[in-house]
Amino acid sequence: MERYNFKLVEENWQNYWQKNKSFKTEINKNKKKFYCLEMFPYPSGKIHMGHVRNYTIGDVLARYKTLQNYNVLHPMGWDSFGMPAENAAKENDLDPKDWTEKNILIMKTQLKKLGLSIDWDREISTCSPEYYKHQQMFFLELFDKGLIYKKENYVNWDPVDQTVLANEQVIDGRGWRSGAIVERKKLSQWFFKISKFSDELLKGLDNLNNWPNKVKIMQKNWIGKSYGCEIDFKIEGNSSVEKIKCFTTRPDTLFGFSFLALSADHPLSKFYENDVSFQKFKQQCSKTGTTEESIAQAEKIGFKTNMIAVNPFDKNMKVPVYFANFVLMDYGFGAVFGCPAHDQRDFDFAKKYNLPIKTVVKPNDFKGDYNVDDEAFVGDGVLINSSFLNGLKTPKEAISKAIEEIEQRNAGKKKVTFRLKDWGISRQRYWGCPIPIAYDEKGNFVTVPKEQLPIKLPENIVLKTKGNPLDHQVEWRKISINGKSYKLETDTLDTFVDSSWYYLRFCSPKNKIYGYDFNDIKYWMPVDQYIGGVEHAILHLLYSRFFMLALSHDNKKFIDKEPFEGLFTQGMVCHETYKDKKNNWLSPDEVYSEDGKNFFKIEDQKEKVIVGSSESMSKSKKNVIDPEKIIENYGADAVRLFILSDSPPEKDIQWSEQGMVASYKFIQKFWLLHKKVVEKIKSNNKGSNIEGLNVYTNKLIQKFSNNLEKFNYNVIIANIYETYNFLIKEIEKDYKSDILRENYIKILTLITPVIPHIASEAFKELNHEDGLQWPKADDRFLDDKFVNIVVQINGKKKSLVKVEKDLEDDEVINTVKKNEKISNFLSDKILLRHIIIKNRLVNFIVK
RNA sequence: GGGCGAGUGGCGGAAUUGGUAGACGCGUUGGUCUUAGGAACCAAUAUGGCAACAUGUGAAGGUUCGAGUCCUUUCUCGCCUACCA
Repeated sequence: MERYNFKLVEENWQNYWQKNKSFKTEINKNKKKFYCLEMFPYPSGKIHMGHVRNYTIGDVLARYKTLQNYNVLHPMGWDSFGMPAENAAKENDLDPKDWTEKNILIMKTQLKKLGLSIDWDREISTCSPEYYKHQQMFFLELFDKGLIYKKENYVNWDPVDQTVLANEQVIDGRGWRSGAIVERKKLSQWFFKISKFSDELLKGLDNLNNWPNKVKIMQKNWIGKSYGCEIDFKIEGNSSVEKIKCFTTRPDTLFGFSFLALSADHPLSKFYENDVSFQKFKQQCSKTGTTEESIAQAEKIGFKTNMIAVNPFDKNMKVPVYFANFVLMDYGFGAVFGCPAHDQRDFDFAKKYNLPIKTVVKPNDFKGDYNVDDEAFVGDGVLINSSFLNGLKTPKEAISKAIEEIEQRNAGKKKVTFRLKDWGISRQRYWGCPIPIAYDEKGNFVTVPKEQLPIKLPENIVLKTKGNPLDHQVEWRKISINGKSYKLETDTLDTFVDSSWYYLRFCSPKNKIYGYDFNDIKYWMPVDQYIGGVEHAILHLLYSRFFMLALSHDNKKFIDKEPFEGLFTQGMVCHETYKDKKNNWLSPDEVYSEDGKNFFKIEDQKEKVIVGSSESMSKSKKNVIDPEKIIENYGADAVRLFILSDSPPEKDIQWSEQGMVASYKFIQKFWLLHKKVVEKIKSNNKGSNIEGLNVYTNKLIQKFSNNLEKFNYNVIIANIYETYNFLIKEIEKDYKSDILRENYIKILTLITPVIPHIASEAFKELNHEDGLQWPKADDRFLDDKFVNIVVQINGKKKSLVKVEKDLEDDEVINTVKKNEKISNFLSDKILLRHIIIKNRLVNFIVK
C-alpha cells in the first residue's frame, strides 16, 4: 500500500504557497477585514514548542477566517533588539546585527516548515533602521505632545546586565532576564508619561469584551486606582517643617491616629542624614525586600524623629513621627498616618514600638464593647470613639463625612491615587533604538530634527566595555544640528517600545514617510484577534494600549484607541524533567524507558534516572523538544494536529511522544481513507442517496464552526477523529458519487485550517482547488426525523425510547409507557405526574 | 496577606450551559494476521456484581421533577500579585 509521503507533499505545498504568494494581502474594501496577529518572536536562534503552539493556533484562525471570505491580514516579524544579541555577540566576538540576522533566517525557514499562512511580504524587523527610524519620529511626536520627560530618580539597576529595569521587569527583587538582585541607583532617565492615561487605560478595559477576564483584572490591579484623600498634618518640633502630606483611603479612622510614618527616601530625610542611627536604619531598610518570604515576614522597623504630628480633628491629639521601612516613597506622598487598630501593618508597628492602639470601628454584628486585640480589624463596621463620626457606617457614610470635615478644616482634600507609574524607557545598552536627543557642551538637550533621522547605530564596535558601549563611541556621538555641534544621547530605548506599535507597522510595512499610513490603519486596525503568552498580560499589552492613546492624543484622525479587540492567551508547553544521580539535568534525548515509568540513562543503561515534575520547557532544565526534529520526523500536519489536540489551548499542554505518534498515524490513516473515498467517487456510482452522510456532514459543520469560534481547538481535533471513525465505516455504503463528493469536499474544507498540506493535496486529487468556501450547515439535514427520548423515573434515567420528532406530548407518553422496561417499572407504582421536555425527556414521578 | 481559576476513569480531557456523565486521544486487556513486532486491524475498558441492578464528577448540606453544571459551607491544588496606606 502506498504510504503518504508527508515530506514531499508538505514541501510541494509550501513552495507553491510561496511562489504564488498565496497569503499576500491588500486592502479590499469589498471584503470584511480580519487582522489576526500572534506575538512576534525574539530571534533567539531556533523556534521552540511555544512558538509552534502560538503560531499554529493563530494559523488555524487565519485560515478559517480566509475560508469564511474575510480579507485576512496575518503578518510576521521579529522583535529583534535586545540583550541576548548583545550578550551573544560579546561572548563570541560577533556583531549583534549579524547574529540577529542569521537567527532570523534560520527561524524563518523553520516557521515556513510549519505551513503557516503568513504574508511574508510584510515581514518587519525592529532592529532595522527602516523600522526604528519611525520609532524615533514617534519619540519626537510624543515629546512635542509633552508625553516624554527626563528626570533624575531612583532606578532598578541590574548589576549583571548593567542596565536599568522597569518596575515590571523586576521579579521578586531580581532582574527578569539576568536573575541578579536588583540594586537601587540614582540616574537621569527618560520617561513616557503613561500615568497621564491611568484613567483612560482603566476605563478602556471595560470595552475589551474579547479579552480574558484574568488579564483585565491583572491590568486593573496594576493601574491600581484608589479613592481617598490627602491630609496635611501640622508638624511641631522641627522649625523648618510646617506640615506633612499623607494619602489615605481610610480618613474615617483618623481618631485612631497613633503615629505618622515616612518613607526612608522621603525628602524630609535630609534633616537626619548625618545622624548615625538614621544611617543605620536606612541601611537595614535596603537589606530587606529581595525574596518573597522576606517581604511577607519582614519585620516592621522605624526610626523615631523629634517631630510631632497634630491630628486635624483634634488639636490635642499629638503623635510621634517615624521613618518606617514599610512606607514606599513612590506611592502616594511617601507618608502615611498610622491607625494600628484598623491596619495590620500599623498594628505590627505599634506593637513593636509600644504605641497606643485605639479602636474606632466596631464590626457590624458585634454586640457590647469592642476592642481590637491581637490583630487589626479591617472589615466594615460602625464608628466608635470618634466624636462626630460616631455611629456612622464605614466605608460609605463615615469616609465621606470624614473627607467633608477635612476639607472644611482646610486640612486636605478628596484625592484619587494610581499605582501606575511613568514608564522609564532609558536603557544603558548598545543593541536598541537610539534616542533622538543631543546635548550641547553645557549638557542641555535638544531633539534631533526629523530630517536627520534615523540615527543609526554604529556597526562593528567594541562591545566589551564597562557600562554602555555607546558611551565610548566618541565619533558616532558627534552630530551637527543647525550648524552647531552636539553630542548624541547614548541611552537606547527599552525594547518594549519596539513592540508597542509593531502591529501598526504591519498595516503599512513599506511606508517611508511615517510609521503607518492612515488609510491602512483605518482599514486594518484594530487587531481582531491577538494571540500570545499570558506573561505579557501587563507589560507589553499595557504599553501597546498606552502607545495608541499617546499617538491618538490631540489627533482627531484616530478612530480606534484600543489596539487589540480580541486577546487570547495560550498555555505553555510542558515536559517531564529528568536528572541523573549527580543531580544534573538530562534532556529527553538522553533517557529511555521501556514501561513509561522507569527511566534509564542511554549512556549508562544501569543508571536510573530521577523523573521530576512536568514543567514548562526551558533550556535550563533541558526538558525541551526541538520542533525542527519533530517536523522532520512526523511532518508539519501531524505536529499541528498534536499541539492542538491534548489540552484546551488556554491551558498548559504536556508534550507526549506517544500523542505525537498517534497524530502521525492519523495522518497516514487519513490518507488511506482519502484514497478509498476518491476511488468511490471515481466509480461514478449512480446508487442510492443515503441520508446518513448528509446528516453527519451538516451536523459536523455546525459543531465544528461553533468550536472554532470558541477556541475549543482540542475538541475540533476530537471532531476530526470522530469524522474519520464515521467515514471509514460509512464509505462502505452504496453512496451516489456526487453526494459523496459534495459531502467529502465540505469535510475536507473543515479540516483544512488544521492540517492544510494533506487537505490541499486531497483537494488537488479531486480537482477542486480554487474557490474554497467555508460550508454552511443545511437546515434540511439538521432536523432529525426521530429523536431519542430519555425516560426517567423520579429523575433517574431508566431507558431510551426512539420516537418521531415533534410528536404530541400525549403520544410520546403513550409510546414511552408501552416500552417494556418502563411498563415494568410503573406496574406496581402510583404515577403522580410526569414532566415532559419536547424531543428530549420524559420524567415520571411515582410513589 | 490579597486576587483569579480549577478539582470528572489508570492519564490528557469531553458534556448542546439545568436534561443520556465519561466524546476523542493515550494507556491497558483480549483477539486476528504475521518468522517477528514497538506495524495494521477487530473488540473490551468508571466502580461493584454472573446478572438484573446499584453507586458514581474533591467533601458536606441545599434549591429542583431532575445538578458535573445553580446556592451555602469546607478541603486541596495551580497561577498571578505583594508592606499600594
